[in-house]
Amino acid sequence: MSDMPSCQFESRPRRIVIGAGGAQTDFCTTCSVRPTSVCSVIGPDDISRLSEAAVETIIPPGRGFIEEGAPATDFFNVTSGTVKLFKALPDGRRQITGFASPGHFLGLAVSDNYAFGAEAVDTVRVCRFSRDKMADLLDDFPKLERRLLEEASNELVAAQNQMLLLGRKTARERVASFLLDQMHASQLPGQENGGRLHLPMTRGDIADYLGLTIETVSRTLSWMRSQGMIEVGKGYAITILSVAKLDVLAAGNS
Amino acid sequence: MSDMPSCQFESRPRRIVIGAGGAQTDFCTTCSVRPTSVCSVIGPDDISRLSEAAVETIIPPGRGFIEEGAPATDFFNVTSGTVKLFKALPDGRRQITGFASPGHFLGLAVSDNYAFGAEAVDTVRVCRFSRDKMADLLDDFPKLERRLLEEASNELVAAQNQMLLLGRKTARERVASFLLDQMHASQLPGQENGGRLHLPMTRGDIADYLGLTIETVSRTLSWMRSQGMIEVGKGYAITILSVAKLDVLAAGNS
DNA sequence: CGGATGGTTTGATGTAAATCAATGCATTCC
DNA sequence: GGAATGCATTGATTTACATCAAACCATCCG
Repeated sequence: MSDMPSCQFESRPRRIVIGAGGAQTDFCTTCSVRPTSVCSVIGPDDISRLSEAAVETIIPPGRGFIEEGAPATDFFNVTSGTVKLFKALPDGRRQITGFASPGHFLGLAVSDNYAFGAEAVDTVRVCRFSRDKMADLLDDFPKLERRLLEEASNELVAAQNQMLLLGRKTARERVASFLLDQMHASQLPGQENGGRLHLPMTRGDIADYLGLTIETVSRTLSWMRSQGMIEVGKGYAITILSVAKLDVLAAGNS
Repeated sequence: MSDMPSCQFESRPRRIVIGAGGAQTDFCTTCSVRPTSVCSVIGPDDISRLSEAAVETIIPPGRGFIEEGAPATDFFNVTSGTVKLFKALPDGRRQITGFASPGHFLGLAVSDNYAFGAEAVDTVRVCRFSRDKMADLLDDFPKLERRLLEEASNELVAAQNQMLLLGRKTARERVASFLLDQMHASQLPGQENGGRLHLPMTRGDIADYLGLTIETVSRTLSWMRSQGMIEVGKGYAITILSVAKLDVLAAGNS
């Protein structure tokens, strides 16, 4: 990943180069981006207000920071790393409902309690807002509200895709869909990376995301390797050798 | 269901009694509710603008009115009846991602194409807006935007619950969760109905919603009946005899 | 170094739900 | 009335995936 920050308040995060030795004081703590001429939502005068409202937090891998059912006091914006969102049943069964990457907002819920838990997959940086101040923020920054609505709509589409996957796809189709999604998510616009992926999550996370077991995920990846679709490297590396074959699988020709 | 209309622009639809013989001209075509003193979003002067923007449409049972992948020209608000939203795979497998009842908005997607299909379960009335005019509407009625964000957030929570159901629950747990959800949805505030439900959808719809087959849904309902949990009546009637037993099941003690 | 630890892979077996196959039972329509 | 149609139910059989079990293989750390 590049260390160039992106502005979360723009509808499509725009990447900018930060001049070497540029003064840090003018940066928006919410999105780590210099607001002037880049971020159309906030102007220079607003920086201090947003800075007051947001607290930047670093979360180590594996640490949970939202507990399902706990009072929803805060509202988060992910600025780096990957977060897993999940729901659990009393007996321990888990469903990961999504992975949040930089730019995503967490804790939109209308309810007074979080409807899901959140845990850092790798090292994560978030900006934390008090939900009390959220209403005021929305009133003051109408474009933020538009941005949140857009984000929620996109998540809804993703959730619908995931429901189709969980309800009707076979194990092979699920894993193929997952790999393709990860590929698309990792491809920054106008940038190819030869199908090489660095998945930050464990097999267990993938299993909990796809509604499968660890063993089935592992077996399916092995099968895909045997079919020449992918290459499974050390650690969390996977290389996609044939997007076409995975496409056929993911579309439902199991 | 009562035939008292509810205002969709309020965060919690408020039921009002419409005086006998009241003039129809002052009613908001969007939500079929007299705007004055009831609907805080629109005032009397705004009625004509909204009326121009919205077209009321009646859709017969089984008729589809949103096709997955088609250009997203319109935006809908359901005013009566039940709509099923679904996604399909090329080979015909279907996943119903949700049922939309009066008050729900459809077609929020940011994309230019619908991400899902929609079909009337029973007779449905919707108000249709052109998506071109949506941006203007949002600019003019900020509270509508807040309302949409709230709706999207609620749908997101529902989607997360459904992912847990589809990914990790057993057939019995799924059916139990579904029946309880339907019960809660049908219970208007402060109104008990002795557990009697009139499900508008077929077994096939329920199966496609729960990621099961028709046979499994039918068998599971029969099993629940044998356990004294429910009573299966003629047509689409089901009576819940023991909420407690269903609760235990739905929570994951399969 | 060597044992512990945490994740991954692979194999053998079990089972919940799908599939295949009748039958039942309304409603509609000639 | 009775054939046709469209769900729903119930039974017999199959199967995809879960479960149980055992290696395997890094990395960490005393």
